[in-house]
Amino acid sequence: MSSDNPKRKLFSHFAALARVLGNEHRLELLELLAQGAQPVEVLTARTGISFANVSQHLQQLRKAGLVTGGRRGKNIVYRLQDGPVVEAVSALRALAEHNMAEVRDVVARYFDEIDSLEPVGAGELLSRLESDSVTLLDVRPADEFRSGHIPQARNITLAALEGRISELPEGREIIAYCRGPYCVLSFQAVEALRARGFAVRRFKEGFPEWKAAGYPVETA
Amino acid sequence: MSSDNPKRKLFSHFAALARVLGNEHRLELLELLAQGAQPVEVLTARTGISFANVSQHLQQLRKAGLVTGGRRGKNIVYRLQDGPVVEAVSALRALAEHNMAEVRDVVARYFDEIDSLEPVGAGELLSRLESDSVTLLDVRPADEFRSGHIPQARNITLAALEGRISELPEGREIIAYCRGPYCVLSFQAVEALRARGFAVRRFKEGFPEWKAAGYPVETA
DNA sequence: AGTACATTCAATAATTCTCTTGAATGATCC
DNA sequence: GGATCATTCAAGAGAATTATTGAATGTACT
Repeated sequence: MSSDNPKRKLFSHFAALARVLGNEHRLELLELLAQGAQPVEVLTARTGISFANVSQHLQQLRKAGLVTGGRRGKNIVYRLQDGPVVEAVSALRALAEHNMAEVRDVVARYFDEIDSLEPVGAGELLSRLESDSVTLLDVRPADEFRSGHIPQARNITLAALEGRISELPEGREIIAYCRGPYCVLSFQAVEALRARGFAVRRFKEGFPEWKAAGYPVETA
Repeated sequence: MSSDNPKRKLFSHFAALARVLGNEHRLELLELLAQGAQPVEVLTARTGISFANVSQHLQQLRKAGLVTGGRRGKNIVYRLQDGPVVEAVSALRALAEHNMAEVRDVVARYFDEIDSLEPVGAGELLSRLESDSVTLLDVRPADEFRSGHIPQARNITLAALEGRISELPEGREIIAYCRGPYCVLSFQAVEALRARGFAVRRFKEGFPEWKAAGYPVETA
């Protein structure tokens, strides 16, 4: 009834946007791009999705205005478009965690089991950094670290962690972070470091959420 | 790579949830349910979608944990499940408005044209209500008003507005609101009242957003 | 108990989405 | 200028999604 033509049109656009978010590969691509711009090649390698398929997904993301692609040398580099992309995905995640029984199950069974300690929120992390009372560990790949990270963070890839463990000061709490709240890297880092007797907690979110919330970011 | 089994599983759930949001009819049903619980019958009438189809969409929403359905007398009444449903849809809308060119077009062409005045935000509305310096008009159907509205609001349906226009005090600003930011009812009310010389503005959002933000709500 | 009513279920056709394959484009490098 | 490389395009098979129809369920009313 009431033949709301323009509202209907808007809702259909909103739905189309939700469908763009409604694919696990595209969500993963968005997560990667939220760490920093990347050429298609790297996205292919890092996700394990086939080349042409990544390209097609990127195209859908671009058509929806979520990413932009530009040529840099031989590669076409995609980056997140300005706008509340991270926020929208976070809202989706929050809804899923709250309302979907299966999601609560996976989180409880898998993640809470590895790390039962309460993770550190952004506000607390910031004040701990300001008082210099904590060592912050970024376990993402080096290029993602380079294109943006939380100030004072040290970048030690998970693969390199075993070998460089002596670089970490003892007797000081370590906080580890990663791409997002369920990035497995930081969970594994926490597990590995705890086994060596370090006091480690995870940052509750990841770099993109930190940045989207307006906290300071360092590039180098 | 990195075979993130549990993260992949979560992402696939997030994507599934996004797909549930990725249908205009379901978005519309959610908007209606955000006004208050309704039996399938009313949802059918109010959306114009066929009966069986509404039922199937509701089932998908229920399976995703976004709504619950319970029998009340002869009817089965659906209501929004607890959780950040309104917030997620709002985030989706914000993203669409910011990043999708087509959405910006529709908004500019259609909505901004009818009402070029800056709408009133929630904070301002609250303080205007507290100082009793404004008449608040709820143009939704009576049953939606009854199951929850902004305090001090008067309910005059759009259809009844012409006939009851004398009830509105003159020389006092009117603020109209509705189901959500793009609910056409409030735009039409604004248009009709302005034609009669009233000073009218719209509330920027709708009742569900007001409620979800934690502002006071009246039921009667 | 039986009828009426609101809703769901089941089956189907039409449409859309996804991935794969192989060819096409377009920039770089020698 | 030709070879090479990264990416996109185009086509097609397979799967999922959607709306419609008509039957099935289960509660309420008399």
